[in-house]
Amino acid sequence: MARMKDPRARSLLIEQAARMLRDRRPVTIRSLVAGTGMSTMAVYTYFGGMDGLWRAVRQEGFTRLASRLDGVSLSADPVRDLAALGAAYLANAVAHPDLYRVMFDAGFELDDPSAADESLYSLVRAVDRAKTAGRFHGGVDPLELATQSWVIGHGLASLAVTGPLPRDALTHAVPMLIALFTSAGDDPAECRRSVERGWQAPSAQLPD
Amino acid sequence: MARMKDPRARSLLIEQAARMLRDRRPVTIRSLVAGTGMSTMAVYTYFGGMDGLWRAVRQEGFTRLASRLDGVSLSADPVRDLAALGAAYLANAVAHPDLYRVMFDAGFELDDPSAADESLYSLVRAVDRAKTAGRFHGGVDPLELATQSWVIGHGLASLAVTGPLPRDALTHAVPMLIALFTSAGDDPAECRRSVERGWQAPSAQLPD
DNA sequence: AAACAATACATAACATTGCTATGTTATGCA
DNA sequence: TGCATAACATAGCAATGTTATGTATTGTTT
Repeated sequence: MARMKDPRARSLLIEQAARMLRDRRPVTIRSLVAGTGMSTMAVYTYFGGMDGLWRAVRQEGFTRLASRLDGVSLSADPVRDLAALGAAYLANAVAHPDLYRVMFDAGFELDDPSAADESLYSLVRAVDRAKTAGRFHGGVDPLELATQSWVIGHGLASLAVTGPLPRDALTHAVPMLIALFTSAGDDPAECRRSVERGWQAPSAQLPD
Repeated sequence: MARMKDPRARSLLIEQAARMLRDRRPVTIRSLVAGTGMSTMAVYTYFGGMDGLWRAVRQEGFTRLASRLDGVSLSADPVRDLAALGAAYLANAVAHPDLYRVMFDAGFELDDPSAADESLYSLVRAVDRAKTAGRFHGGVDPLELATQSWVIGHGLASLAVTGPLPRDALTHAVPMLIALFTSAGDDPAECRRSVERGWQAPSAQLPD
């Protein structure tokens, strides 16, 4: 059949693009392949063009997010876990701000949505555990509350990491999540303790 | 001295750019000036280049947002007004989705930040009125709570208007604002009534 | 093993991009 | 009336993404 496309070269180009994003260098086809020894055609054989490259970079962003969330060790306190997941979400945005911007800028179709889905569903599962633990009332829809947590996380990431707000505005996450989870039925004082513990979870502060 | 720059031409170019954004046509210097009879140099005399044009478009976006918020008629119920401002914020994003994207994509420096400032401070004032009306407790920092409302609004706009969530996810605004304002001290039942009334304020649903 | 076919990859060219250099026209002030 | 200065037009440049064409390499087939 065909000579195999080297998957090494593929991810090498993606990492190169991520590195150039991080260093604020303009990502052009020619500058992208410059250090790699490949020719500009590599971008077309592996990604079909520049759009495909950005799709792959976006995919990489969601993959890193998913693995970051996967690194959050769950506890017996599901509300703490929810806050820890939120902290990990924001830590990922801080660690890869330009990648985060690409993830949500102009087009989000993914070749493999499972990474993005898995990220959301780790929140959904935590909400569900909070329900069965009696922390949230039965009327709470896990997907809805997870989505609302995501809205808070993304709003903060967008405004305070890639946007006009200063970075320490990220601490707004704590009172906002407390408000959200309290309105879902959690006891205010217990909720505050849980969220603050989750916010300081070590998995959220790793450099990458 | 100098021949006056025609301010008509300036805003004509901005409106043309906004129109091309709306129609999803790529905004290039040549296509921008195509219908106007001007030459490409007009963009350089009026805006100094493409960056300046995008800055002006962003400014236009904030101006439209400010006038939209200004159209919200205030009432005796400051919590209703906060929700109405939030609804107007989202209605503006729905009315001008591509403009909204430009407002927060890659760079936010504004020639005149007063439009953006005024938008935030209309929220701050409403929070302050809610405090003096006894709806929020005294410990609430108006700027902080206003910022948190903005985070919710922007998170929703970014995900449900220019992002992957369906547009009807905007209704998450209601429970999220209720949660936020309740945690600021408002009575839950009264808060729900106020937010739902504000959410249906007519000023939020005007086409422009 | 040899010939072949198909695909990866290199080279070069193309249209279009933002931008600049240069020339031309119009305007306000002396 | 002249003149300096700004507005505008024209043309061209380097760089961009993309495509066309040629070459080399690999897996398959007889």
